Amino acid sequence: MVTLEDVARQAGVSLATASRVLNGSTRQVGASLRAKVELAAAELGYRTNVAAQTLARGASNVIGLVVHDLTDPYFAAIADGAMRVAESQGLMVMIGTTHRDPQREIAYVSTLNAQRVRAVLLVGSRVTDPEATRRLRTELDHYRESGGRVACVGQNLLGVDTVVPDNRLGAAELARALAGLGHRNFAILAGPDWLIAPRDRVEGFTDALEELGLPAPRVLNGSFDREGGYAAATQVSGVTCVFAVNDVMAVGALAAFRDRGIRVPEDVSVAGFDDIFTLRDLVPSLSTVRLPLAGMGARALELALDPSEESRAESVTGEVILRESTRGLG
Amino acid sequence: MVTLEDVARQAGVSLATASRVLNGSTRQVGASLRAKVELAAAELGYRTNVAAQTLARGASNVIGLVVHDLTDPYFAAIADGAMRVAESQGLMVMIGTTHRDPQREIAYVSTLNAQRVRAVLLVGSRVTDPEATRRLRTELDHYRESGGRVACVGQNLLGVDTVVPDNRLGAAELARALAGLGHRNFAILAGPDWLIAPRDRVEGFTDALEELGLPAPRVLNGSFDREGGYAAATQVSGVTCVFAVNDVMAVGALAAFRDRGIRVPEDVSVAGFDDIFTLRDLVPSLSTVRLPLAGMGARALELALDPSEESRAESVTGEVILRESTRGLG
DNA sequence: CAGACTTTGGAAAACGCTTTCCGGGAGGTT
DNA sequence: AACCTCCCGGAAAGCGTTTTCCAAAGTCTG
Repeated sequence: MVTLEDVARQAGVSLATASRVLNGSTRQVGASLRAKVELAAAELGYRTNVAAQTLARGASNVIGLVVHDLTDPYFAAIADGAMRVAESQGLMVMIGTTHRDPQREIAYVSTLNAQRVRAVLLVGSRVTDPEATRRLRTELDHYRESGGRVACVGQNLLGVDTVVPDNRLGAAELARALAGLGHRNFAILAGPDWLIAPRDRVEGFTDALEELGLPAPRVLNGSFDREGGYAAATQVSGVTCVFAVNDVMAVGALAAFRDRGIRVPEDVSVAGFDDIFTLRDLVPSLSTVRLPLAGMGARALELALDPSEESRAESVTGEVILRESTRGLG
Repeated sequence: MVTLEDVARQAGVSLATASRVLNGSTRQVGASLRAKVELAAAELGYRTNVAAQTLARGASNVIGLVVHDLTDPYFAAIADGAMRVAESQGLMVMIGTTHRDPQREIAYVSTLNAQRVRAVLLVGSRVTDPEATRRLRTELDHYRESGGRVACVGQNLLGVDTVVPDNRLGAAELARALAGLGHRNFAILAGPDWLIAPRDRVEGFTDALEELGLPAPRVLNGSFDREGGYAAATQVSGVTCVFAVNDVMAVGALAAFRDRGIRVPEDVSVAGFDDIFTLRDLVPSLSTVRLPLAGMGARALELALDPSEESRAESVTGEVILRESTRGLG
C-alpha cells in the first residue's frame, strides 16, 4: 500500500508538499518540486486513501441515494438524472434500495450519516404512516444537524428540499382529457393506500371527475407494480376507461385485459402515469402523464448541494399525453 | 459532531471499551459497562464515523459497482441482484455508470481503489480494443495488489473472477430453434463491432446457421440500444426472421416494422436476447434467450467476496424462449 | 539597502477510530 | 496458601491524510 509518505520520501519533499501537490490545495508549490512529486506518485502508483482524506478534511465526496426499487424504470430514470449531476461535480454515489420498506429507508439514512456523505437524496413516495414519517424526520434532522444536506423527490413532508411531482394536478388533467374523449364511467387501478403518491393520483382523478359532474369511479387497490395492475384489472367491468396510477400497473392491466379477451382501446381505454421511457413502444401505445424523471433527480441533487437555510419545494407538473390506448367515444 | 470519545466520557469508560461495545469486536465487555455505553450512545445520538473506522481497520464496508447504463433494464437487473447480496452482507454499494465509455470504466476503478472499496464489480460487455482492455487490466491489477477483489459480468478477459453469459451458445441455440420453425433467411440486427457481447451473439448465430447449411444472414449494425434496433430494422428486407442481439434492440425493431406496416410475426419473425423482465408484456410477446440477470449479478459479487487465489470463470447458459414474435413457417 | 511583504517548504498537531499490550482481580488447581 | 489461568478494562500507538504555524528566502518599495 503506497502512502503519501512514500511518495514524499521518494520525491525528497515533505508530507505537506506532497499533499499540496496531489490533492488540490489552495497553496502554491514550486514547479520543480511539483514535478518531482507528480513523478514519484506516478512511479509508485499512488492512490489517495479517501478514508484518510475524509477524516482529515471532515467532508466526503460521496452522496447517498435511497430509492425504492432500482429495477423499476421510474427509479432508474430518476437515479440516472441524479447520477449525471453527481458525476459532473466529481461526486461518487452510494445507493440503497428499500423495496418500499420505510424501516429500511430510515436505516439507510443512518448508515449514510455514518458514512458522512455530503448529501442524501430520498427518492420515492412518502407513506401515510405518521409514525414512520416522524422517525425518518428525526433521523434526517440528526443528520442535518451534523452538516448533512438532504433532498427528496416525492411529497414535501420531511422539511427538506423537495422536488414534488404534482400528482393531483396531473391526474386531474388526465381525467379531464379522458372525459373530453367522451368517457363517463371509470375505474381506477390504485396502489396501496399507505403510499401517498398513488393516493394523490386517485384523489386528483376522482375530484376532477366530481367537478365535471361525472359518476364516481370504481377504485380497485393493488400493489404499486405490474402484478398489482394485473390483479386489479381482473376485477374491472362495466367501465369504458381505466386509469392505472402508474405505467407499470397499466402494463399489468393491459396484460390482464388481453388474457380476458378484452380489447384495448376498442372495449376499454387504459391510461397510466409517469411515461416510462422503456415502455414507449408498447402496443397499443400508452396514454399517460409525462414526468421529467431524469430532470427531477438532477434537480433534487442540485437543491441538496446548493446551500440554503430554509427548505425549498419545487413542484413539477406532468403533461398529459394521449396515445393509442385511449380512444374517443361517440 | 458526537465522537466515540464523547460517548466514552459520558459513560465513564475508556475509549477502548466504548469502541468494543459499539462496533462489533471479538472482545467481551461486562454487562454493566456495556449497558452504560449503549445508553450514552443513544442519548448522544452517536453515529460511527465510518471514514475513521475504515482508516483504523484498513478495510471498508463498501463495494463498487460499475455498469454501462442504469436505465437499461439489463444492467438494472444485474445491479439489483448484486445489491441484494451486498445488503445481506451489510455492505454499502457505490455505483458508477460509464455510458459505455471504456475510459470512464478505468477511471471508476481508479476512484474506487482510492475509496478502498472491498470489491469492485465490472458489469457489461468487454470491448475489442486490446489497448483499452490492457489499460483496464493494469488498473485492476494495481487495485488487486493492494488487496482489492474484483469480479466481472461479461467476457473473461480481465484475469478476474467472471460470470460469463454464454452468448455464442445462446445465440446458436436460438438459431437452431428458429431454423426448426422453418426459417431459412435471416437478418441480424447487430450491435457495434467494438462490443464483444453483441459480436459473440452474431457469431454464435451465424455459425449455427452455417452448420445447418443455411444461407448466411444479412448483418446490420446499429447501436446497442432501442434506437440502434430501430435504425437497423429499417433496412431489413427479404428475410423471414430477424434476430436482434438484445431485447431493447428487438423492441426498436418491432417499432420500425410497425411503422413500415410490416406485421410481426405474420410478415417477419423477430427474436431478441436477455429476456428483460420489463418487456415481458410486449405485444407480440418477444421470443428471446433468457439470462438469469439478477442471479448473475449476485453470483459475481459472491465470487468477488469469496477469497481465492486463482480467478474463476463461471459460464451461464441462456434458455431459448419462443413466444409470439416468432412463428413457424409452413 | 533596510524594512515590509509575499512566497514557499516543512514540522507537527489534529481527524476519530481500532487494537495491541499491560495489569489487576477472580476463579480454579495442587 | 501459592501458583496459574482467564477475563476484562484501560493506556497508547497507530491508520493516512490535511492544515496550521513557523521559518527561510525572495521581492518590492522608498
